[in-house]
Amino acid sequence: MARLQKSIDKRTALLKSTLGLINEGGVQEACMSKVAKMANVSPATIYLYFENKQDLVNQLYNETRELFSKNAFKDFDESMPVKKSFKAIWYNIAEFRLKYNEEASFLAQCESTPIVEEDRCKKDLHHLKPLVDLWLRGQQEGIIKEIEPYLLYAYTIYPMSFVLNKEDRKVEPDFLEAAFNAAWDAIKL
Amino acid sequence: MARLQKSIDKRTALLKSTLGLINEGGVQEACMSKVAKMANVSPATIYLYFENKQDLVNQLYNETRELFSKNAFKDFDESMPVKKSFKAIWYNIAEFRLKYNEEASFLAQCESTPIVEEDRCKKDLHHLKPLVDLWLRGQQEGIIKEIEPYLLYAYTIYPMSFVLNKEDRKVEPDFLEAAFNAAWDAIKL
Amino acid sequence: MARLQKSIDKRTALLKSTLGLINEGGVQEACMSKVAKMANVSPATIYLYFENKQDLVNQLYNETRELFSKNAFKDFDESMPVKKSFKAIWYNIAEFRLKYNEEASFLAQCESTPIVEEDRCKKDLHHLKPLVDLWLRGQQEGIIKEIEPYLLYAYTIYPMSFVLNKEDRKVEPDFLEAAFNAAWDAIKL
Amino acid sequence: MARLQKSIDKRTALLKSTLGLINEGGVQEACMSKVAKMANVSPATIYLYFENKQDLVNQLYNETRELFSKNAFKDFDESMPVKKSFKAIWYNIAEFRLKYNEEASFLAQCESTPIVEEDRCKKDLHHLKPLVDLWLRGQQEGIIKEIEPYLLYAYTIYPMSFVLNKEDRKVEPDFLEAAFNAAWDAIKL
DNA sequence: AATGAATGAGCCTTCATTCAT
DNA sequence: AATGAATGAAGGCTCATTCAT
Repeated sequence: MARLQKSIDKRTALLKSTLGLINEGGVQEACMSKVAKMANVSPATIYLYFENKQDLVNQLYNETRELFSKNAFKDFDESMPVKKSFKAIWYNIAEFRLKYNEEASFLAQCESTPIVEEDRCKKDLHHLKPLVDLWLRGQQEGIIKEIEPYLLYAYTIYPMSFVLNKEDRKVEPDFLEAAFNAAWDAIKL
Repeated sequence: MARLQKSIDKRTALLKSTLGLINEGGVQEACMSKVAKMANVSPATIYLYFENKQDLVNQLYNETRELFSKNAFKDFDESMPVKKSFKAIWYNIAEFRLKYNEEASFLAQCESTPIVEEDRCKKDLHHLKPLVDLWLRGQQEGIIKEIEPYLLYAYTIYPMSFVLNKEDRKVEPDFLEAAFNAAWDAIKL
Repeated sequence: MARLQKSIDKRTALLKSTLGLINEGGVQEACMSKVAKMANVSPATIYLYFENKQDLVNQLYNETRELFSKNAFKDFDESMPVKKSFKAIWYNIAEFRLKYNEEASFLAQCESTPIVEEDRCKKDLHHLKPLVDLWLRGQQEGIIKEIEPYLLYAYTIYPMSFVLNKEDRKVEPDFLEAAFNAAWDAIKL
Repeated sequence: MARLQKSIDKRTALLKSTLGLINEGGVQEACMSKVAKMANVSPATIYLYFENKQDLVNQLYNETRELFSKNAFKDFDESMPVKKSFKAIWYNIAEFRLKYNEEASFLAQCESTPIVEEDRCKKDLHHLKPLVDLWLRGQQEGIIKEIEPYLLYAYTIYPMSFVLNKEDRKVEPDFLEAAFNAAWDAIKL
């Protein structure tokens, strides 16, 4: 039990170190020895948990994206009205960006940089399925513009990675509300 | 004259090579020897034109951003009405993203990755001064929402780097129009 | 009893794994973890039976050579005539090379490679004492050339490691006979 | 000119270092840093002349074998009688083994160890073509036993790698003659 | 101005070995 | 007796940079 826990902790520490280092200086700065040292572990130990560097980064990416999705659709309720539901998701994601600052900017970096080996296309919005479905419903109800999800995403969710990524910014409720309104106005009919 | 031209050509070839390699595989993939080989030049020659790798990347970034600005404000006319002027700029940028595909995705990569040493903050919109001024005028005229330029940018220009970055996508006029409308709706009063 | 047997089995399995791996790819390919995995054992377990890698290889060498000797002088009878006795030994060794293919090519590898720490000189023929004595008798009887055992070995036994080492070769009785005749002709008076 | 010579020298020094180290302790002992240091060169320099370690070893093997062949068939004259010609070749090879002690024992090591990537089978005697042809002629003339070249080689040339490989042995003409006689007796009709 | 050769530092990874259980 | 986890040291290799020409 204690044994297993210790292993899990080490794995987590390694992922965390990688996350931090990549955020600071890109993949090239996250060398195995630094990752190891930061996690208080020998370089060789990394290879007990990950096949190689690419695998380490890939797993970090996958788990981070899962964390993202989990947060995005927290308390998701299909029966709610479209706008309300959308607003909830939007705020969830905003909250994620603020709460998991490091994870969020790592994801942003992955989206525009070839650091992750992507099996499925990065931009197919697969990880946002419920949101895409919601938009579809909104379009059927005549509330949301008849444009492809791709665009809807680009004008509602994507801007957040820019707006909220700043470390120094203190985000006020007003600011968030303004941002949400812009998003909603961009896609509402 | 021919001498000088040859030098300029070499410098340009080096920048172009770097651009291509970084786009393909990130900074780490753009090693000096590859850059040199791709530009039909000896590795040592790079150091006649650039201080070191970082300088090479920095100059590439600066010049690419200048190219961006130049294109964004092509035929810019302060006397035009706000919306028309904004639309012109927006389409200019879209055109840039499509015409200079490589340059554009490089810029996108720079925006979310620490590959460029940034003296001035990346996100101060300094390179978009005329657009910011235009927005200000729009706000004074009561046409545009009273939110900070930062947000205006996030919901009008920034999404393009997502929407138009896809290599495979064939962009139809309809699509562009829909995208512009979303942008405008997001910020108009 | 069962306890002890299990231990012996493990030790044997480890030696066998080492043998196989070294034959396939040389000493460098026989790393402790592979040896362990192949023997269905933890790497740490190896060190219960052997001091270190060198010791493992040494013991493998010694035991293999003992196996060789045991086979070479199977049914050895001092009272038989020289040529008959020599022929018997020669065929014993040939049989060993064919039956214990792996062991034989491992021994061959040891003979020309510094993988074993040799206390006694590899080439002193110490493990072939009875054969050397037989040759001596043959020389006293005027049947065998008056040249040193070293040479006698080189032209009778040593060639077998070349001739019979081929995995794919199907050895016919004719072939064996021809080989033996060559050996005998080389040293007979 | 001096430039080119210096390059060739370095390459040669690297091959020589590799040869020495492999002879002393097998391939595993010939690590790139040792090879480099022994050749008074930086580890990175090796990669200017060789693709990787395997390539280094392969090239060493190929060139050494060429050296062997060149020496073996020095002053080769097809018109000479079979036995005389064979004797000349045999002595050439013996001379090679004595003169190029290191090269010879390296070749011996290669013959029984998987350190070289072999496209053609190691044992097809391709590098001894003239000798094989000579044997054929000898068989047609009824001088040499009707056995395959493989066996002829095993009982005439192969034993030398055992007999003459010893560093400490001082080889007397008598010894050489005895060895040659054994070889000839083994295969003559 | 231009270069090919050269390199030291450093990176990813492996391995023989040990230790806590 | 047995092990899986852990590791320091080392190995092969790459890269940004320099130097002699």
